[in-house]
Amino acid sequence: MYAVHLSTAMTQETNTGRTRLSRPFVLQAGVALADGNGLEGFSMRRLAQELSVVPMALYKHVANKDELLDGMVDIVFGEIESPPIHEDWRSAMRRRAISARDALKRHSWAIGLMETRNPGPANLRNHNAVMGCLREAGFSFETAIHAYSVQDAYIYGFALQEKTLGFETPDDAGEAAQRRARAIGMLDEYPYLAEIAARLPESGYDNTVEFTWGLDLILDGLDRRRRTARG
Amino acid sequence: MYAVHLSTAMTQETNTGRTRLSRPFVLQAGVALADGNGLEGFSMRRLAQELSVVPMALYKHVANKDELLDGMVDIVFGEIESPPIHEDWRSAMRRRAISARDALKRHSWAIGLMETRNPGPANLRNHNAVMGCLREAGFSFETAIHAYSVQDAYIYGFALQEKTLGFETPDDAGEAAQRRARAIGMLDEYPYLAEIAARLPESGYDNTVEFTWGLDLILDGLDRRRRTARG
DNA sequence: TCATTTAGGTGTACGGCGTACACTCTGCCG
DNA sequence: CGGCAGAGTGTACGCCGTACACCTAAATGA
Repeated sequence: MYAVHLSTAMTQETNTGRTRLSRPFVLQAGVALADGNGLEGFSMRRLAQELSVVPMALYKHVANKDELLDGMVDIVFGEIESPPIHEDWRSAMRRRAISARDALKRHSWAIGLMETRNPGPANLRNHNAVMGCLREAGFSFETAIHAYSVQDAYIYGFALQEKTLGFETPDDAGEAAQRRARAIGMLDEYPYLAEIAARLPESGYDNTVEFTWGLDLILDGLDRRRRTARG
Repeated sequence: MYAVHLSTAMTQETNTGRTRLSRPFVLQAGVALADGNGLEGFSMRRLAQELSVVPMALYKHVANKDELLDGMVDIVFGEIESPPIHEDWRSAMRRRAISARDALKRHSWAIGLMETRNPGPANLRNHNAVMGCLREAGFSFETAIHAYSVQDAYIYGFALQEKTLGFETPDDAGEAAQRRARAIGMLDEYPYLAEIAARLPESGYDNTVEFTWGLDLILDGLDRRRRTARG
């Protein structure tokens, strides 16, 4: 149903032609499998099968499933752009947020895991860069913490919604809304949801627009707070 | 390790003194078990045991585990205050957001599930009320959708962070930060994270303050957008 | 070159999970 | 009382993560 396909950069061939496993190779294959099958379609046994190896072979490279997931999550973090420390804070934050949402969209299985687990190096590097960018831009310590918190909450929360709603285009969205509406016969009982079902299709709904609308609202607010706090 | 204790309102006694199950009773017990043991400590078999019943008995009242979780999630939604439709939108939204965060804090196992699953009646009622409140306050359809989206993303995202960070008081937070810092020896490599570890304890960090800071930032922004869009 | 160490891969097994399916029992209806 | 429906039971299957003992191929060093 889903075939893992990886660059050979992190593999070694044995004399007999068999390719050997390695920790990065296993992690990368894990990401690929989760991308293809979702988190509930992901198991040690399936991953082993994908790698043409017996399940227990994986345990020579990762301690257990949780630790493997930690490593996979850090690969996702590695795909998030780190804000350059001395760039204009606002556009740096904006780019990082958009890049984070993109990464979470590519690997939506990671959403529930990203903040749950022991942070890996990519995670630390990114968060350090965010804090650094804000501090150097003149945010007070307290305000920087707040700014960091709102942004991350928004990014993860949005990705979570996006994952579950699971539609992309206006048409999808409208269709989904209408299907649900009928399914529950809610048009009398929930008039404002009925309005959504009715008007969303024609409204040109777009997840990316939606994301940036909220993001810019937050960045506006941060800018104001920063100035009034004597940046 | 954890005992379910429920009101008898939704139980019926049989002649022989055995209490009979019912769907609401099972759902309520499920919430209690998940509250006590977390989602990974929650299983059909454990729930059955908690109810002194054989696992398969549950299936007379719920279709399967997913459907049971749907029902449990809707109980959590039921604990979220619905904004009164004709109250001042801003304080109504604020109260609803705080109440949602409280509910998610009580039942943090629900966070990953809330948007993931088929919406139940409490979910629909609440979202309908939010939309209604915004529309009646003069938000345009598009702006109301945006407003709804930012708020929910923020609420769920914050709850997610809060669950995973898992500290509450300034001391906890500082301690956690410092422990992590040492664990990774990051003080040179990640100076801005090191600053957090160093200063968070003395900064009076508080999750509730943090939440309302971001919430008010968002509500400010919404107010501005609403006015410029010719309310 | 060959013996030895060691790391990578294997096979078996255990206890837990969700749940299908066929059953017994209980309480209610006539 | 006879039978019927719906609640609770028991057994069984195929997944899961992973402990443990084993084998084998590669790396090492004399």
